[in-house]
This record gives sequence, structure tokens and C-alpha cells, in this order.
Amino acid sequence: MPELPEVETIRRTLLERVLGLNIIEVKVLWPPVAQNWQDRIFAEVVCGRKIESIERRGKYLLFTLDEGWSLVAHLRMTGRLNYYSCVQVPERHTHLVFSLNQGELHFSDVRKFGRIQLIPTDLRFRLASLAKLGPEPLDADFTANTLGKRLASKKTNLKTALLDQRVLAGLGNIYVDEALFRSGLAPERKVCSLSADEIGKLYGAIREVLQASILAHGTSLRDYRDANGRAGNFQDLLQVYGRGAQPCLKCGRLLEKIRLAGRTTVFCKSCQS
DNA sequence: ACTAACCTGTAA
DNA sequence: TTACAGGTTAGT
Repeated sequence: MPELPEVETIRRTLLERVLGLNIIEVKVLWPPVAQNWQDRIFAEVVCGRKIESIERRGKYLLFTLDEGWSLVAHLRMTGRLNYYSCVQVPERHTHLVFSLNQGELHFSDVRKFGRIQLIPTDLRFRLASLAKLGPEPLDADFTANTLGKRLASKKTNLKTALLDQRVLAGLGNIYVDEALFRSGLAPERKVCSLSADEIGKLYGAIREVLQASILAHGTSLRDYRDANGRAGNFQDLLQVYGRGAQPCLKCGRLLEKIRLAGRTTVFCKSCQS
């Protein structure tokens, strides 16, 4: 479900609700969600901890707790983190309930792909999944030059390269297609064939589309909601994603829909090359 | 570099 | 009934 703008929106809405609160009880309703920990031990460690900060890295949410512990969450396709100010009966697909000293935080996930991992804070970035992530596209020190270097070693097409979290952290199927359309580059273009000027356009498009989506609180097509249960609005501003066979908003030609990197890919054959 | 696997729900 | 869905990974 969520890509960078959605995870960032969840982070921001969570901050307003749970920062500084204490976890007073943990219920693990579906044990595999806690990954490598026995659910009883997971609950034992997390119980009594205070939520000291919530950060984002790519599509991961990092909760720093006190006593040197952290929770690392990935929502995959349909995971949700929902805050309730009052005690709430868990809905159908809820796998984890954190009772706080003020309200409750529920983790639910229809498809059961999402995970919340408990790990000592100082070992966080040793997690293979976090260690291999590429740069944050919205960081101040991420430049077009950095993007160029990241892409330089790749022999694949643009779509495949941009979906690769080791190249750049946080893009998924929606924002790759949107950024490529906005930069006028075809998803099938070989990465090594890009000029410096094209890298610059791609860089600008990636940053712009991510910023715009965060401003709109993310894209809600089906499942995505922020921590308050509210949908985002960026679905109204998508230019290609989900618009296969519909007219291009720039030139009117019908958009192409192909399969690339195992994902549905939509683009305009006239506007993107 | 692709595909299957992990899951459930929804729409064609 | 089949295909497909904001993702990642382990296996060819």
C-alpha cells in the first residue's frame, strides 16, 4: 500500500497522537506479525516502554522506545497503523494492539504481509532491509548528481531501477510511473542511456511528485489511511497511474499499459521517450 | 533478471 | 473463475 508519501503522512499523524506516551499493554493477536520474537517475549519487552521518537527511512517507520529498544514497522501492501483515543474493539484484521496511557494504537493488515520488528536501537541499521536502502530522495543532500551516480552502475531499464530500494528509498509503483511521466522519460529506457540533462529532469520530477503527494496526505486508492483513519487526496492528482487506455493529460493520446519489473506500468508513448 | 511466494478482497 | 492490488524476498 504505502510508498514514501503515505508512510510520511502516517508518521506525521502518529507523532501528534502517540509521541511521549507509554505502552502499558500489548496484545499480539496474530503472532507472525512480531517476526522473530515469541509473542510473549515481544509483549514483555515492549510493555512499559515509552515512545520517544518516530522516524521514517524509505517505506519503514522507526519507533524509538526508551531502555534502548526500537520497533521497525513495514506496512507492505495493506498494513495500517490506527490511533484511537478511546478503548476500541479490534476490527477484523487487527494483529497487534498497543494500549497506551492515553488511547490505543492498532496495527491491522488484511493481507498479512506487514511486520513490526522489535530490535535494540543500536542494531537497527544492521537490519539487512534497512542497511541496503539507497538515499532518501527528499533529503537536502540528495542531489541530481547523487541520483546519477546511483543509476550509473545499473544495466536495467528506468522502471526496474527506480523500484529498487537499494538505488533510492521510498518509491513504489505509483510514484515511479508518475515521476517518469513528469520527466518525459519512458519506463523502458535503459538507465545507462540517460544524459545529464535527463537525470536532472528525473531528479526534479521525483522530488516534486513526492512533495506534492505529502502535501495532499498521500494517495488513497483502496486501503491506505493515515493514523487517524483519514484518506489522502493525491489520487485526484495522478496523471498516469491507474489510467491505462485513458487519454494522456498532455497530448490526448491513449496511455499505454504494459508489464515491467513484474508490475503494471502506464505511460504515454508520445510524451515519454 | 524473472517468477513464485506470502495473503485476502474485490472486480471483471 | 480468474486476474489483479501502494511490496519484498527467496528461489531458479
